[in-house]
Amino acid sequence: MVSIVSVAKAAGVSNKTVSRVINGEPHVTEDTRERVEKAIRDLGYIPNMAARQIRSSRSNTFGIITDYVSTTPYSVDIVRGIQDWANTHGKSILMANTGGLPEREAEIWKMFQSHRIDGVLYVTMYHRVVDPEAGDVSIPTVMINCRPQTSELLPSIEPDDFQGARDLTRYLLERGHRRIGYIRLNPILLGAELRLDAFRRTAKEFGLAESDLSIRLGMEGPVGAEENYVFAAASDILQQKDRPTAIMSGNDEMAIQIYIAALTLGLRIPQDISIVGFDDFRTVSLALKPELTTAALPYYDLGFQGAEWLNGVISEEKVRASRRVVSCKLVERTSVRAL
Amino acid sequence: MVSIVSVAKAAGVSNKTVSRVINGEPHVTEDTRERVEKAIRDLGYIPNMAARQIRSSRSNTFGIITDYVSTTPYSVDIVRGIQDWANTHGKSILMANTGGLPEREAEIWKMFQSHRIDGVLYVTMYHRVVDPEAGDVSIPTVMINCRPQTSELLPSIEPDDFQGARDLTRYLLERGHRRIGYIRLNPILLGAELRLDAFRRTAKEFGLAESDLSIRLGMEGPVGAEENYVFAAASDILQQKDRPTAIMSGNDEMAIQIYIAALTLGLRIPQDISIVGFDDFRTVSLALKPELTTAALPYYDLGFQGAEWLNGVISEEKVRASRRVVSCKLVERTSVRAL
DNA sequence: CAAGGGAATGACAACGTCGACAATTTTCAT
DNA sequence: ATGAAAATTGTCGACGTTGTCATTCCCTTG
Repeated sequence: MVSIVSVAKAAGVSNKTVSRVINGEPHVTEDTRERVEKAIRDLGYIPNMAARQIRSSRSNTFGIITDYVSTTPYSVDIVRGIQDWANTHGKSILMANTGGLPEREAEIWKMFQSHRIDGVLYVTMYHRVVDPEAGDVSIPTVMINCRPQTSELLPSIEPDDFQGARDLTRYLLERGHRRIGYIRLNPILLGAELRLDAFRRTAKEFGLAESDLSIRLGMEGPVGAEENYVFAAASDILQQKDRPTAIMSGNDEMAIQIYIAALTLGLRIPQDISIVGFDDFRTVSLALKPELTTAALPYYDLGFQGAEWLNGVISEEKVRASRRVVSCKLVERTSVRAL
Repeated sequence: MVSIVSVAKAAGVSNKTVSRVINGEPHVTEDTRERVEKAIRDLGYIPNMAARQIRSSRSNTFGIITDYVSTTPYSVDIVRGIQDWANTHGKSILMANTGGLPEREAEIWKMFQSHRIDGVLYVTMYHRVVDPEAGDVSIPTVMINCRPQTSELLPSIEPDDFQGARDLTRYLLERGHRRIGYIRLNPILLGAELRLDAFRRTAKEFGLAESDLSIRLGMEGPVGAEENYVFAAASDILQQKDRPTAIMSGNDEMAIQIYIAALTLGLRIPQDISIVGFDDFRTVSLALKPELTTAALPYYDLGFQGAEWLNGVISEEKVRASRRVVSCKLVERTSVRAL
């Protein structure tokens, strides 16, 4: 492999001078700079990060730990956000996946340490509470889409499920809906309670009674193998004597079944029943016809801002453990009718 | 940071001996081995990959280049497959995303080289034909879910779209369907032609005439911003006088709209119309009711086998450029009725 | 008990890079 | 022209690891 030494030889200068050129340091004549750059181009020299890292004990690499990359295609945008930040700031990304196994997680932390990672982004694919198996390890870490169990040990950045659900509920209420159905997310997910709570409170603020709300559980059980009641729950809600004029779905995916239930009963969307989702999982929200009005989870921003924050934590050295929240933007499409 | 030297000092041996213990080399007394291992544990020593790499010029790291991690949540399982293989074989994964920009791709290849990556997995999120911007670079590479434009320059591993579509078509034919609709994928995708071709041929083999097939284009245009005709196309097919008894969808996502079109017309699934998808994109295929019969893209295996193959290529040094194909398994659920 | 052989251990250099410092050349005011 | 400051370039060592080769020690065999 071509190293700084071969370049130096080719350019007829010392290797230190080559180093200076590479790192854009001052005190190099324009003439020598050009000669060195030519040699670099001719030889196809590319700096060796490993060697740099040994010298500087900085790897310029971030690690990403995810729980399940698979099973859930939702939050890939988090990773994209991280990558975009990393790319524009000359950082590399080392990536690993626990598959939900704690022993694997421990291995991954070791692997990260052996690469002398500068920092870790701990990403979960569902908004939830977790405890990184970091334990003894003290690498700067930012949690994305989740927050630590044990108090505020680590900085975390999360979507504002409450605000998103509040905005959606208001959106329905402002359009005159006064009887509203709600299909709940799997209670395991942190978003489940936040969204339901926002729905309930906002409805109450607008003067609706609990009896105006038809709330049903849509799913429960371990993630990836949950019991699914959505279709039955939606059918049930829609066959009530005083049928709601709108249904709010715990997320977009469940909205598929609500659509099917409504159509099966001969109801038209949105003429007979309005529906809103949550997440803006576009594979679904755009495939549904009419297209689904929903609140977009800010996954990309979570990733991008998370990476930026981690970078700050690394350079500042002071781990200001705190919690940030990114808002969910309401995406208006055509699944809701104004009464 | 604690290094091999500190361990040696703590254990009262030379650093070479520590190295021997770490790498499981022979010629170490059980006694000293234990002493060294104790020191390692006490000090929390973790080998420095960068230093190893400098000595050995092997990084034990694979790079993954993807085009769009985002926009398409489909093929994340490829990444999971790769990670699982890597994890069980002590390799690390450096990951980057081109976002479809050639200039970014060039940067990424440089970044990979600067980390002295052992090999690259070039992954596309859609099954398609591409040309890696590797150009001058000569890192061992395996292409996953795509194949090279210019002849057989690189090894590639792809799903067998043809076989999957053939099996699905047979499945319908064997259940007595003789008039079948087909909604075509975006022609940009490699799978589009393969699947349609398999459908046509298999139908012909079973004696169906071209007039028994209602083939419509479902989508076209650039990926991520395509025109979507699926709902209209499905409605059209379903309103023909001699309505097909089954519709085959280019993929699962488009099947959502076919369901909605059918239900909107008051047709029951599968009693009045049978539907099959393709991909087994479970967020959709399991959310649809009745659940969707489909052919599963072998994404996980593509990733796992691709990583394994790359490892072979790296150690053998001979780049046997060839093309491998992994079959798509038919997943029978309840969206098809036997006539 | 001497000689030979193998096992256990260590000393040292080198991988590629860059910081500290030294040496050399250029520039500029006097 | 002269000395001093500034700019340019170079030398050397260290980062953590392991391959090569040398050294020490113990055991076997005649």
